Formats: sequence, structure tokens, C-alpha cells
Amino acid sequence: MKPEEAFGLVLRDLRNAKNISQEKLALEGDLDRTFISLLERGLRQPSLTTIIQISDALEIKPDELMALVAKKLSENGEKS
Amino acid sequence: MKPEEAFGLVLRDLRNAKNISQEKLALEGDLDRTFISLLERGLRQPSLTTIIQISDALEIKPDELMALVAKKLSENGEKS
DNA sequence: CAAAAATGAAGACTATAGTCCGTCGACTAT
DNA sequence: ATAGTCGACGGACTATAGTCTTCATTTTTG
Repeated sequence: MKPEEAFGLVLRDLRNAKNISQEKLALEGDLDRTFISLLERGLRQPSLTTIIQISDALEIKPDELMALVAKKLSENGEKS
Repeated sequence: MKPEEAFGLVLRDLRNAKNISQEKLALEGDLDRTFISLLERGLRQPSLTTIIQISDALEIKPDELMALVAKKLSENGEKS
């Protein structure tokens, strides 16, 4: 499983848990709605700044978000 | 302070703590030597995959790396 | 059901992530 | 001196992050 796929799954889960739309999340994080869509589907990966913006919008710390991504990566197949 | 600046400082600190060269780190993380240099100087920011590769090379978990970056960001001035 | 809201998706575009080539100066050791 | 390592830095290049617009499709709700 690629990092962007893990990130997408985690992002979608967290957003659904907060019951907000992609558009609302995009507004909170100052990002584009269609880009959130791409991220959730694992078709793009975020940069450091985007990770911070998104964790900010999700009201979670960046390291918590990364921990979830890393966990998802190690659960499903990944080296190291 | 911008995210890439915080990341650069943290990266340099961690690399120095391990006493390895930029080149050695680049090899371990499968990245380019000059790109590590750019990252440490805060002139570029990493993508999700790069963050994972670097934390791997530093033998640290991605969320620990992000925690250090977030800490550095909150210590120095940052919104939110 | 019908209207509205939410998401997927495509196309065109700009900015930048990341590579690869090389040169240079500082420092260390031979 | 000179050979080696290391880091800053440049230019040129390719791949992709991220925006914006638009339309089609799905999901939700009255």
C-alpha cells in the first residue's frame, strides 16, 4: 500500500468521523475541494504544509495524523 | 516561521545527532544529496512520501518527526 | 419523487518537489 | 602540496502538488 493510499483512507475516516463535507474541510484548511477528493482517493499525496493545514482543519495534531497513516501502512503491507 | 524552515532545522539536528553526512542520509532514504541540502536550509518542503523516507533513514517514526516539527513551529511564531 | 447537497472526474494551468549534472570553498589528514 | 570528505550552490530538467472551472453522477433530504 502506498503512502498516499494510506493517507487517503485515514483522511476520509477522520472527515467522516467529524461529519463534515469535503468542501467544508477544504474551506477550513484553505485548500481546494477537488484536491481533497484526490487525496481521499489516494491519487495525490500531500506536502508538509498540506499535512499541517489538513490536521489543523481536522483539529488533530500533525503527529497524530501521521501516526494513523504510519499505522495503516504497517497494518497493510509496507517495507521497513 | 514556515513549515519548511522548521522541518529543515529538525532534520539537521537529527542528522547531526546521528553523525551522518547529507550524502549518507540521502542514500539511506533513497533521495538526492542536493535535495537533502535544500530541505535542511528550508528552501524546499517534503512530500508525505519523502517525510516517510527520511524518518526511515533517521530510524525514527514519522509521527515523532512530525511532533518535533510541530513543536518547533509552536515554539516560534505560527498561526492557529 | 424532486430539489439540493456532496462527490467524482476531466482539462488546463502554475508552482514546486525531486533528480542529476557539475563547481566551489572549508576543513582534515596524509 | 594534495587527496578526501563535506556542504553550499548553480542550472537544467521531469514529475507532480495544488488551483480553478465545469459538468455528470451519486447521496441525502424534504
